[in-house]
Amino acid sequence: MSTPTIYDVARAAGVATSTVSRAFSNPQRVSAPTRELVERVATELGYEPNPHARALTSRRTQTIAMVVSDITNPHFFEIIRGAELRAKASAHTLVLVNAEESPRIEREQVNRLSRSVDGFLLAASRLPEGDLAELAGTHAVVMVNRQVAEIPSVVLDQREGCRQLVTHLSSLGHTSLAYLCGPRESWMAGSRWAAIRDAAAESGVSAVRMGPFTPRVAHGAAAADAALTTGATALIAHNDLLAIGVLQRLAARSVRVPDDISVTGFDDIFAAELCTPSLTTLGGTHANVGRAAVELLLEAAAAPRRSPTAVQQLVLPSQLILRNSTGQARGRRGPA
Amino acid sequence: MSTPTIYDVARAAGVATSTVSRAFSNPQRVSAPTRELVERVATELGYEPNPHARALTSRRTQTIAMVVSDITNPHFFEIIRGAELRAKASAHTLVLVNAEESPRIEREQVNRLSRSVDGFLLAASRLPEGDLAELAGTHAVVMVNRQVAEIPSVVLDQREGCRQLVTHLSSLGHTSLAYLCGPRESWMAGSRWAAIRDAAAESGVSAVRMGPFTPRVAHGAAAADAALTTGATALIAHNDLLAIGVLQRLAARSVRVPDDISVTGFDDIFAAELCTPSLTTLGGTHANVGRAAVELLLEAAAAPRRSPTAVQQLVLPSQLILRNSTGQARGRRGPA
DNA sequence: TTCGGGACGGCAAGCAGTTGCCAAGGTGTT
DNA sequence: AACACCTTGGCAACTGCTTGCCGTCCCGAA
Repeated sequence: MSTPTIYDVARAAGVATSTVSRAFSNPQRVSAPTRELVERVATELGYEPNPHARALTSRRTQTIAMVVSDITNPHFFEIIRGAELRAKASAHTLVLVNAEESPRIEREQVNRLSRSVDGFLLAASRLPEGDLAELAGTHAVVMVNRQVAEIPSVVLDQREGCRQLVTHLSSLGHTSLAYLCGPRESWMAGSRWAAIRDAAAESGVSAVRMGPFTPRVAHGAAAADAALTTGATALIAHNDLLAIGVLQRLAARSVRVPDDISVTGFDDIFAAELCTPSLTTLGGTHANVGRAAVELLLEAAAAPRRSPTAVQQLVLPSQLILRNSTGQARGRRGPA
Repeated sequence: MSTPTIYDVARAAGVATSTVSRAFSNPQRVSAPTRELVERVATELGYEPNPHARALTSRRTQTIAMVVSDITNPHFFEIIRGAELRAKASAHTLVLVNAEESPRIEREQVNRLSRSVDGFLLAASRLPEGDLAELAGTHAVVMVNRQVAEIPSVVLDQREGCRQLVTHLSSLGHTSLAYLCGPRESWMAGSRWAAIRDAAAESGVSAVRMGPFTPRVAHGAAAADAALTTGATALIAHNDLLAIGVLQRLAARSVRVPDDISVTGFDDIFAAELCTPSLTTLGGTHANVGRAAVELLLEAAAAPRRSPTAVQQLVLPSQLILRNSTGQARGRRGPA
């Protein structure tokens, strides 16, 4: 009556339950004719394996959790999309959890799910490295937008991207940059600043760091005000949300962009193209980041614990998207 | 050695496993002293119940699935956020799945998960009513952005919202509206058109429906071109994405918005405020929609099947957000 | 013809909980 | 004092599937 089990299938097909089980989860262990028989009977009966019963003994759940540091950030949205698609392609289920920018919540969520998923995708994790190492010891873990020794990861190339960004600004005549820094716990924030600093030194321009700022539109005002005090002619915001907030504040203060000051962001979110002026930003194919991260995770989950294969730290190309928020430095305008 | 089970806890506490089990999942069935003893021993041992074992017999998974018709639409993002938050508050896990605008994929995904979740949130479901009724017969289901008889749902008030929208346009002197319709399978598209048609009749303005169009930015061009042939002076796009595409196309064709033509959208996505001109749109607190939907689902899942409580069809208020994409009808400009 | 070995299928013991049923003990009533 | 009844904890069957181990059977080689 209710949903059929392997027992029903086994009886109907005249084989043992173990054969039915193997036909599904280990097909090459069963001869082709038997397998086909089982499959046919199963579809006739409308049999679907019970994922919980399966997980109970096999400890494989076909589920992966994606922990996002802040689900309100549209940037992650693209990554989630890519991850969901890839997970589905491998018949895996994606569980979405929000860490709300809090290491404590992040840890809680991970603990809560630790029994029910095959592995974790940690996007922009705010967890300290010690916690991550511990977690990676017991679970398959892939970091997204953060690199940690000994843990596989996928990031967009910040070093090269920031170099391009700084070079772009420098070639427009800017000699003084300000980086409006993201949260203290953000690995990206540190990584970007280091890359910007180095690239600035290389290009012979000065760079200062302001912040940290919460990377949301609402905090752009504070960031803009702080940046204006530095006298920098080009502002590199930690992400597009912050940059958009900066643009809004600058407009409110009648500072013209890019005439008086140039502004850039990171991520190339959908809105970056639409805001006024449209935002020069360092983008990349975020959906690919999500996809690649799932692939790494599936590999890690399949491999025997701590397999000899090197830990993969994927660095996907980023791309500088030039739009209208960057221009010639003040005083370098017109046919120089 | 490995993770402790109720057996370990039971032995350490000197009680039966059933007592441990009850202490966790049915606390009032156990006397306070015993419960405290069990809890203390459990925390000492670091015991965590295994969700799969629990699900296997109890058939409760503490997990809900959210099926989204098109995960690339930022509008859903807000709903997902609200849902995730609410689910977490009740210690439930949110599984995210994408139906890719395909009824077939939607059905597949639902089937795949039917054993592993307590219920489904179907956002803008493209499934025919028959399928939905069947699904609702076996699972807890809550519709989001769609109403179906006998199934609980949460929607934003389209009827009143569309009336406000049409009134707004009519009061600006527009007498001829075009609705750029969403996908054929979209309940919202039908519902909006009906509301617009009625409101237009009431206000004595004409309204035509064009489309269907895929509600993405890229399809705005086709929609805009089609709309221009109608001579309508106000365009109501099925959602903000389409509206933004329309704006872009109109700009490319040197049609001024709102001077020559007014454009509105639905959803009030983040980008609606930032595009040029900023978009008049019918919004609402989408996060609340997600939250309310989860609440309804938790109720439905907790209630004994087909309980006598009436099926709740929640209609949350929508709100008209006036921005710069709507203005006086052509020829009605200046001090009339 | 015999024998080693691989392929295949079956047995049964888990996996980690839940829950219906029962019995013991305590309380209140008559 | 006897009896009914409620509370509490334990027993054990069950959930649905996986998997280590074993026994056949069949094939080719000696």
